[in-house]
Amino acid sequence: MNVYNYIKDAIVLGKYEPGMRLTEEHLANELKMSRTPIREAIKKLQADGLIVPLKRGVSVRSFTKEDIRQIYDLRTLLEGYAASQAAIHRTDEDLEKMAEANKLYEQAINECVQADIHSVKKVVEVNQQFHEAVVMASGNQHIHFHISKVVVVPLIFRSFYWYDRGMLERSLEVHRIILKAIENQESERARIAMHEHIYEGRDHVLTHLEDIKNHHLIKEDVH
Amino acid sequence: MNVYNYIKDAIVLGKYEPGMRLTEEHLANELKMSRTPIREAIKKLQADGLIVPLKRGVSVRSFTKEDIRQIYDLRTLLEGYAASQAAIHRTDEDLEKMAEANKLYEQAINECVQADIHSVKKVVEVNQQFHEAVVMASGNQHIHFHISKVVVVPLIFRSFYWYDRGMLERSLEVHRIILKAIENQESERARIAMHEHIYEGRDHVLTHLEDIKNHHLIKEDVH
DNA sequence: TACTAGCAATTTGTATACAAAAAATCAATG
DNA sequence: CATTGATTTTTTGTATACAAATTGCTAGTA
Repeated sequence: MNVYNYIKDAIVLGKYEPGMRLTEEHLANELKMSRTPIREAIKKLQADGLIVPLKRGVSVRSFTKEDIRQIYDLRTLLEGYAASQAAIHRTDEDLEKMAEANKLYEQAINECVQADIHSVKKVVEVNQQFHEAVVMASGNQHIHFHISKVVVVPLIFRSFYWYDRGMLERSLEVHRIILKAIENQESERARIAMHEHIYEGRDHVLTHLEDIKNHHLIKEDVH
Repeated sequence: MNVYNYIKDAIVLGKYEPGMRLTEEHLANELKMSRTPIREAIKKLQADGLIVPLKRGVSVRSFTKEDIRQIYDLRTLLEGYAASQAAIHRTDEDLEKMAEANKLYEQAINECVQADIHSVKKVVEVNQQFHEAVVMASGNQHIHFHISKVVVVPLIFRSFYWYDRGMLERSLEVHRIILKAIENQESERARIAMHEHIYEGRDHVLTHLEDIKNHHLIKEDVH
């Protein structure tokens, strides 16, 4: 599981840019292991749809604008449904977990300094924690399985480099609305709120696509 | 890909019952290969959620009634959405493919003799072809990726052993309704029709769960 | 008989070697 | 100079060997 997570994190953190060719031996040298465990991780990453086989080696998959739209449509559908089901099935324990995650989220936002990549990462992490708590509260294990695969893709774009204070506060407010709806068992309201919330995420990624591309170029210059 | 499909088919066809312990070496002997390609296939099957790791070896995952419900909820959501999107984005070529698949479906139903397992398999296969055509017409590649993982699970229950003529004809009729809605670009109607259609599939599996269990017992006696 | 220590057997994890396939290089010829 | 064919190199696919871990078994002791 270690190799898999290492490569996955490396992809999300932009160590391997899309299009870059990765061979098993290259990765084996980098991780100082033999090819066998590397192969396993690569096959799993392929099953996730994160990397694609090349004629020779593999490459981080490059997603188009249309991919982003489709993936967010899917995520909207799945997480919206999860929220509506959470409103029906949530236990007191579920509510506590969501509230706790959201409290941490508020904290992280207040401590978030845009320049400090660590504090931004913290925000991303705790945000995910809230979303995960909602999905778990839905009681549908299988939906969780699929959402977890959908969620990682947008991270590749690292749109969190362009978070601003107003946006984060608004996001926190929406979390509160979702939480309230789930607490009050207003299933349809929870669904719609989650829906909107995720579409905002999509807009953020799409509006910053150019910035993201430039950022990658700058990073390449530095190395 | 061959090893993966072999084991997957074996699971779907009930060669390995849930709970049965499978070791890499056992499978390697069965397929007359070394463990290396077997390992790969096993890891992929695990990623699909079809088999679960044991302390020693792996086992075909055993799904509970609740799992079936959850999986069908998920499939309903995804395929319903796919149908609604198909109604919006469908091209003439898409329509042709769906109509063609449905024609084959009608043929297969008419040729279907309950006792002949081959003709029943044909019905299952062509039915899948229609559903796949709808998903493709939605234009969302990513949703296709996830549906393909969801679709295989119910096959493990082999509820098609209990298909009857009335049910198949009704199913064909619903396909026609879905197709018509997509053709007329009635997005919401397509979604609802697909929704209902899949829920009927769920009912069929759930009402025959006991028969299925007995069938397995009989098969074990025979061997 | 019941319990435990230690040994044997099973099974997975990792490394490595070699075969096969695919691509790149290079040379020869028109 | 271009094109083609052969050779070399790179890279993956598969087999196998061995290490590590885990289970089960057996024998010995109380």
